[in-house]
Amino acid sequence: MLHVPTAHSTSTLHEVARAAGVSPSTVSRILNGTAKVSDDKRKAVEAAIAKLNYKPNLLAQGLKKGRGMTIGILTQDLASPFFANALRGVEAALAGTGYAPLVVSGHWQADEEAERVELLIARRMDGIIILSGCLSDAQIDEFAQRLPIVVTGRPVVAAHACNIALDQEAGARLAVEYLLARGHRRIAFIAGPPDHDDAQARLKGYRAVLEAAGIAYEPAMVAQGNFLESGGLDGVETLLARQQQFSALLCANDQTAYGARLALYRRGIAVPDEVSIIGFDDLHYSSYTTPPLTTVRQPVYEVGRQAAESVLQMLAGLPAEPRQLLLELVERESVKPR
Amino acid sequence: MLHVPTAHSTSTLHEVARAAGVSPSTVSRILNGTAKVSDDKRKAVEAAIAKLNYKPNLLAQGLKKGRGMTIGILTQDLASPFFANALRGVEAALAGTGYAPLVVSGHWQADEEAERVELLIARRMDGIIILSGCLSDAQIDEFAQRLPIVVTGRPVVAAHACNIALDQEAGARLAVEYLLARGHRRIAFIAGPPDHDDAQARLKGYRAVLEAAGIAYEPAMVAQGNFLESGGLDGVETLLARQQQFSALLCANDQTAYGARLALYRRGIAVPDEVSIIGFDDLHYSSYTTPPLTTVRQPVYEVGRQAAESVLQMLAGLPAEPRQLLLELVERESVKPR
DNA sequence: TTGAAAGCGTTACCAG
DNA sequence: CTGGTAACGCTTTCAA
Repeated sequence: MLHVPTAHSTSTLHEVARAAGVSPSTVSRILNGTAKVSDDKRKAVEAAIAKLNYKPNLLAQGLKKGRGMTIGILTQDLASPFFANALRGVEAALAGTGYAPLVVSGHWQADEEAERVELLIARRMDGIIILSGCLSDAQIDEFAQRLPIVVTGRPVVAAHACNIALDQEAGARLAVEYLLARGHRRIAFIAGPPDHDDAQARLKGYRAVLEAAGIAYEPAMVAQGNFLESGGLDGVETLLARQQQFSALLCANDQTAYGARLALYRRGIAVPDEVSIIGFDDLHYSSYTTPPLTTVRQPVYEVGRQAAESVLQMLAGLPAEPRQLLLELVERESVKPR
Repeated sequence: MLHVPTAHSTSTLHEVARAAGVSPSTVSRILNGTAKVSDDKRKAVEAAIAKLNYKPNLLAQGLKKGRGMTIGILTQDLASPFFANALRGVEAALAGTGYAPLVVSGHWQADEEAERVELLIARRMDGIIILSGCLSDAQIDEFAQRLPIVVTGRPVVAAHACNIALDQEAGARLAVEYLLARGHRRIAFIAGPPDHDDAQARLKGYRAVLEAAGIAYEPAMVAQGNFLESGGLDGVETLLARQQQFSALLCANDQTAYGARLALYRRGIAVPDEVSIIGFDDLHYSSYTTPPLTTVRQPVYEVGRQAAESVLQMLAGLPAEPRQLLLELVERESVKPR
């Protein structure tokens, strides 16, 4: 069956008014509860609305009222489970407030991100939430002068933007300390992309704890990853090729850990009996790897929720305070004391 | 540092016109390339635009032009990797067309879905893509009378809606045939939610192939799952508690397979040596499970892409033909011949 | 080539 | 309580 192009109809408030024999103003009043309207007129209008299947045009409403009750969200990857959780948090916080979330994605590219934000502004979002990304502080500050903006996952120094930050370095420290406490001394690390702030912070945390414990930092013990499974896979191979001995392996994120775990599996190296693994993020799937992955949990859902609350607050004219959320280690079964 | 509520400015086309000493019409013409404008005026306008940092108000534009260059997408779960892929497909197809995707989610609840679609309509989407969901055919047909609609992942019988379907039953057949061909005779199944069409279709396919091969269908060999990991976990326990012998296990989806695989791991049952597993969906992670999961791939990205292309086509006034995409088996390492 | 004016669908401010 | 009217920011005739 072919789809037949259909004539798609749309009724307006005017038509409703005419059908009900009242003025447009009256219809608007009934719709918004702005003023008292006599019962018979209300009935007539309601009947007309039902008959014409009338729905207010939110575009016109937004134009008139100056705000469209929409919060724009810039994510980096619609398919990333990490951002997806933040989105859910935003969605949850927005539910019931009358504000609808509008999601666009920037794919970790400053120019695309800027373009998307411009798009959101052009659509007259009431506020914007930026989930991480590569925009410079200056760019963000410039946007923030135009409308309320909340940035998450990075420490932004923009006078007008609010932000919800996560202490990545502290997270990495947690992981290494956990390993140290369990007797591991040779701890390898598969890092994230060198140009990614979070990746750098995690590497820094790893190194700091090691040195504080009197263990020399060995560059040969860190392999370059890319935050993807492929990086974990290659990372393990690199480490092995370098003949490094390690009883534990810290991965820059969970996806890296999945790849690393697979590489170890292929090599016949038992986890956690021969090497322990710790990931970073706590993606949903990490509870179901074999063995379930011990990892550093990022409260992403919470970040999304609080970001949304902050915009809402700014929208209400209240000052919103930047916050920093804590990461925590979730203990599962991929680490064994040695 | 506290966020100081900021006065957020917005300049209009009128102001640009005034600053440049021309009429609003002229500015509009320059912006849209609608007509020839003398060079000096153009320069003046461009300067004014830059100085005022003017951005056109898409709300007003949409109101005037009757279309907002936006495609609404109803997904079921922003955090589901399955839908995320479809979203990426839509995004890809829309890139560069001038249409922007607006995503909302319905959480598998008919009433919420309907509400969200109404929201999209109220915002005057040019077209809507519905990714699966629980809306009745009648509801969809009603929406489709109001604007171009494409539904994916289900066979919709609505006169005005176009749809991109997937043959779930055939997918399940593929999997069972594959197992049969490798010598498996005792094939257990962890089913999806009984009220879910796809789940039913897969169960039907499983049963059909078994019977065609002369193997009696045994209800005791199918456990009730829920499309989530927890269902896979419980499913294996149920099967084991029933003292069922099976050399292969088909799971209604990959998430179920992850749970099942973990249950087997806990029980010390080797995969694929003692039992083979096949999943359904081919989520990203399935390449990284240990062992990597053999599964039935659903071309979700492609579904998203084609859905977007279909709306675009309908928007252009062309008829869009419903399509049915094929599932395919992707062979990895979780099945072993016996 | 340019400007004036009408109008997209709403809301809000007036009178009455 | 109700209707007329202006305005939101933009595009698009229609004249000039």
